[in-house]
Amino acid sequence: MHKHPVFVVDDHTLLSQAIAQMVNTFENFNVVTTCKNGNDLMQKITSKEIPNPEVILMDVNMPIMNGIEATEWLSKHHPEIKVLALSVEDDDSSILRMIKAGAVGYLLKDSEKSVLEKALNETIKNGYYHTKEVANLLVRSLTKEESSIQLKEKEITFLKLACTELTYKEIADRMCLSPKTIDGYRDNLFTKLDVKNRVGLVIYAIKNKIYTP
Amino acid sequence: MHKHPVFVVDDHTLLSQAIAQMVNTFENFNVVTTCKNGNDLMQKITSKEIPNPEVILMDVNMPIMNGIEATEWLSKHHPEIKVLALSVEDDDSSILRMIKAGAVGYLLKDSEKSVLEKALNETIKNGYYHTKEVANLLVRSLTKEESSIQLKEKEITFLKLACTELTYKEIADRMCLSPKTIDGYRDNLFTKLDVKNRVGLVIYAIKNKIYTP
DNA sequence: TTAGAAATAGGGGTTTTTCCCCTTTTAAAA
DNA sequence: TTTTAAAAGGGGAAAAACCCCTATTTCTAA
Repeated sequence: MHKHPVFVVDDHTLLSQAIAQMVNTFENFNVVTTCKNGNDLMQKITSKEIPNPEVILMDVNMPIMNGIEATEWLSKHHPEIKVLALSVEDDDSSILRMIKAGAVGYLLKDSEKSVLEKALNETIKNGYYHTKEVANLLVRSLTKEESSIQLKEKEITFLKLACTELTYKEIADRMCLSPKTIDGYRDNLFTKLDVKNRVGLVIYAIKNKIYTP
Repeated sequence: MHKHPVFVVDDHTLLSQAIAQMVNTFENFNVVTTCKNGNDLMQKITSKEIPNPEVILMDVNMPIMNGIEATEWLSKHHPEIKVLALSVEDDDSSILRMIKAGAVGYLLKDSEKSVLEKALNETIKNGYYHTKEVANLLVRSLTKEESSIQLKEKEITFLKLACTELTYKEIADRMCLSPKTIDGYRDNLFTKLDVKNRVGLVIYAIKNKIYTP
């Protein structure tokens, strides 16, 4: 019987190997290879040395090229490959971003083995796998916030620098802008992000992975 | 041939199941059970319904009762059980704390399958498994800093509040102290932690897991 | 036992940074 | 051509940072 080819993408070698071994015990699936990050995956897909997978089990958080970027690339260049997100994160923004990037399902790492098998089978059969939890989340996100806050490139640069011990004056120097312009960015972000002071900016940046300590 | 009984402790069910399955393919080992956290482990050990393991593969970060607490408990009540820490964290403090708690080895989740097998075998044979990396780290921690900065209870309370949008005046209120005393704490921490301003305090607190955003 | 650290608590005051409300200029977009 | 946006800036108030100072208490070592 034909086994559906699967890739496992996770920066933690031991985990990707273990997951791969587990998937190989499933009747209908066969792990062709594991990848350490998005870049690694891109290379393996483009090199054509190994057959492309039907499904990719993709970790969200990876160094170099994360799951979201990798999924975006796949949606663009290989829309026929289904991406199943596999993550420890159950926070709304991670799930939303993966779904937006084109993932056909979202699976938490504290699921049962049987759930993984079911998710893989449903992805092959229906083209997607969605739990009630993710469905509920999507409804919530659409009704409550519409679209999450969109930051401009310079605002992100500023936000990253605001997470250091530099004074605003020094940040202005770094960004080659007048301190008064920085004043504007700051005040603008205060209202936009609904925070009161610089500590608020720092916490926001870290929560939203704009800055990683 | 006798197989050494192993427990796998990790809050991510899928990962602990996958790791367990992998360990079961090793010649000399047999996973008796998996646990979702330290509490779960404690119950299984004390209930005596299943034979105690020789080795426990222990995740560091878990809700309810983390790997460090669980290892401390084991060192106290079942020193004959060897704990191998298995973590994504490669930061110094996590490793140090696990070793101090009584772990006989530290393994990163991005190791190879063969490394895990080797670590398990060496733990049985020698009673420990230490890589050069961990050894180097321990030497560094002893020579460089002696003991990492020791914060007092009140300093920690202050530091946590400094990570919020509260002003120092409000922090003083919360701690039932004069703003001037808070001034003292702040200035003291500036020199102690070698930071220049409040952002420095926030970043320090987050890096050292005193505050979690 | 007593002098002297060391930790805790606080006072007063100066300088710098931060914050908030404004306006103007310039450039791009509709 | 009007509208929008980014960039730059003025004035002023509040907050934070940094300075030097004193008075307890507690512990410790001469």
